[in-house]
Amino acid sequence: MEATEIRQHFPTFEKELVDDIEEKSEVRSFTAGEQLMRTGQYFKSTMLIVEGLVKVYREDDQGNEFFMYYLQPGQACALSMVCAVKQETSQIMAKAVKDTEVISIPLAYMDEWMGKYKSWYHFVLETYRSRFEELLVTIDHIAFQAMDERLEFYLKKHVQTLGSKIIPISHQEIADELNSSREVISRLLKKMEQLGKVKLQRNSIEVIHLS
Amino acid sequence: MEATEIRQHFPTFEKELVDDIEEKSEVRSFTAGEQLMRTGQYFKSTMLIVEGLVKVYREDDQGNEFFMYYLQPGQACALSMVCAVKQETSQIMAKAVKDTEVISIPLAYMDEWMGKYKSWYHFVLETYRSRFEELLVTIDHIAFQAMDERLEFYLKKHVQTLGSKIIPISHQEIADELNSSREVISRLLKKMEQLGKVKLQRNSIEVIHLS
DNA sequence: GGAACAATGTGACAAAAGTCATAGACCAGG
DNA sequence: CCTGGTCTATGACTTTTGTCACATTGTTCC
Repeated sequence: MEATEIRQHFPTFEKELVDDIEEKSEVRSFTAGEQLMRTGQYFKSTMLIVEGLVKVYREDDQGNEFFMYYLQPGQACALSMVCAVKQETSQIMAKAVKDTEVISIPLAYMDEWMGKYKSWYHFVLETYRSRFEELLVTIDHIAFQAMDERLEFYLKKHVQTLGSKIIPISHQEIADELNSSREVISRLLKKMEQLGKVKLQRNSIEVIHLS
Repeated sequence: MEATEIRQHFPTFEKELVDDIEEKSEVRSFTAGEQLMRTGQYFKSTMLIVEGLVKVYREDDQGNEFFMYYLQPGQACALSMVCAVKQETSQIMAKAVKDTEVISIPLAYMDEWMGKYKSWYHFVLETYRSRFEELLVTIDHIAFQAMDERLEFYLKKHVQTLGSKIIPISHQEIADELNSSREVISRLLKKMEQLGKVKLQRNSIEVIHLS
């Protein structure tokens, strides 16, 4: 990985850290749809997203999957960090939405750099903090909000993250990720269309205006 | 705080760290019912629980509160750590259930020790990890389980944490913490009583046998 | 074009949870 | 031992969500 590219996505990193990353890390690529991480897997490295987009899910024993948050360039997977240190597994699944490039950093360096580079230390803690906050927001939504509000939030988030008003997704997929059923989502979307909030096409939803 | 007491609750801490804590930290006491942390508050220190029991809630804008997890002696508040570093606030509320004693560690040392003491570094990361996992379990429950299962889990957790089969709590309080309504909780509890799972008294629930 | 399949639309119904109204049970303080 | 307040019980009803059945509409591929 070239230093300039690293610096571009991780501008807070000091020069020596960037050099260290350049030297000791490994770049890995995933094509859209591929899994970066599977339930029950052990981590030997932590991953920083350089390019692309990753969707992180929670999976329960019965195979229900539940959308938690996106990872974008400049971000890292908090769980891979946290599990790496303790050599534990986690019920997390991550999937590349677009073709994705990550920097894979061996566990040993991740530890070493915590003491060596202030910017790395802050990056790691900030990663924990922000993912923690995301989870809290997620909890708020499931706990306090009705399906229609959650659906609107879901669409909003996707528009934001994809940088496009058109979300290429089926009703069934949304239902799975919100842990609901296709019919319910279809009904709510139809209602939203009648209110002029979205425009429905086959396999995609165009967001017009959300409150 | 005496070194022996610190070592008792935090056995992994190395000697020098315990000495540092003894010297630089401050003990704070809270009586049952008192708040350790309020929504929107800034942290200037992080807190390790030495004695007692603390309940941690999530609060949303409208004042709904939602029970997340307990903190027991030997544990620390992940959020106070994470927010301390970035000097940010969080929508978290913590309340002492029993009379509680905490070690309050100024932000500056918390940072310094991360590089200095391996045991502190691991303690902090382990705190993040375990709280993160707790949140994931919480999400599983809200997302995938019906009220009756969540109620059983709630009771089970309380029995475990309180170390007593008798939980001193009203139906209304449970309803608030599970974000439901009193009638629903009363009905479910009644059903559980008929199944011989619990015994209901005024202001307390005796757990007989949970699946 | 037509078969096969995936995605969506829709009505009818069931189940779970929330709301409302009301009543009884229990408790503490005067 | 009354009284006001809190806690619990319960029936009736509404709303939301989930489920089932089936129709319709696109899409793909021969």
